[in-house]
Amino acid sequence: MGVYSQNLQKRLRNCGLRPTKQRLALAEMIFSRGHRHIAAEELYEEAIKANVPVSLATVYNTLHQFTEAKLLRIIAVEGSKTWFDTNIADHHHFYFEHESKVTDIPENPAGQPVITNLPPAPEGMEITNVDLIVRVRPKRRR
Amino acid sequence: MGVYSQNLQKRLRNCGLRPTKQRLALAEMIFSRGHRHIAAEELYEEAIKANVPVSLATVYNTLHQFTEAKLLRIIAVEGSKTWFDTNIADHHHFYFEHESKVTDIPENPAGQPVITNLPPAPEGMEITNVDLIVRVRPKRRR
DNA sequence: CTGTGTGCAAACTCTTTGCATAAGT
DNA sequence: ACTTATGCAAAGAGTTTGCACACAG
Repeated sequence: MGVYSQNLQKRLRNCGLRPTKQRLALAEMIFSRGHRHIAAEELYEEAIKANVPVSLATVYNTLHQFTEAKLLRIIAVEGSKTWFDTNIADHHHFYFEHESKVTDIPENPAGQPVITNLPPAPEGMEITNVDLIVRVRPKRRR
Repeated sequence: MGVYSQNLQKRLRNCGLRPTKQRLALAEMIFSRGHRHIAAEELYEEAIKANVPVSLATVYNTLHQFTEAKLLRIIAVEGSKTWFDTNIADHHHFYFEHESKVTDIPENPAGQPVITNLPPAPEGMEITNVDLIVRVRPKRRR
């Protein structure tokens, strides 16, 4: 077990999560490959291929626990699947309507989108994060 | 049948949609009461209560057809239900995570949020619209 | 008439749940 | 030991589909 896994162990413990085999393995898959967009079914299949013994239910549990712990965030798109993002900093997405696909908005000459004049959170609430979705579709008329 | 319904008829025809009983009735419920956030199941029940003979499948069809026709837009939130918004102008939403509820961001002293530096649409794509979701949750720790 | 639209029920997809078993501390 | 996590299979919610019948133009 390398240094990397030891860090993951600490990271999970700090969140009050026991570093079980499954959670460690999933954490490694999720966090050791740069930023990703992940859906449960996907991650499950990836785990199976990598011979990580885990059930789909546990994958769901884990993704939600990581989200609670702010290791992940959910991306606001309305498709049937729930997408989790390993990049928890405020950043934004393109949503391709015709294929229900999400990508980060890439750096462009003018930089990233900027949101000003954000409203205060409603009474008694705190802002978790801010999602900007730019919905796009192919140009030609149907 | 009042002037209002006649306008609806025209509106549907302009979109290439035959003004059937069901579509007219649903259109009236959707568009004659100010801006709303609507989910299929909701609208269906409302219709039943109002003695509009319509099936759930038709409600789904209709909502999607109206969305295609840009009479409605889908709100980007990740809950299990799909929410349609009768306000198709760019405007923004609070998303209450703990209850999967969506509200418009109200006018505030500083005005509405402003987004600058929007990226160009990817090659061959056009921007359908821009959704800003401010995700909030109750303040106290769990 | 002719082409669309509608209704019903079944099918589908994604996600959650309940409970017995296993693993972590 | 004691608590928490996991796995399985079943249930659940929301949505879509296929096809016969009905309605609009």
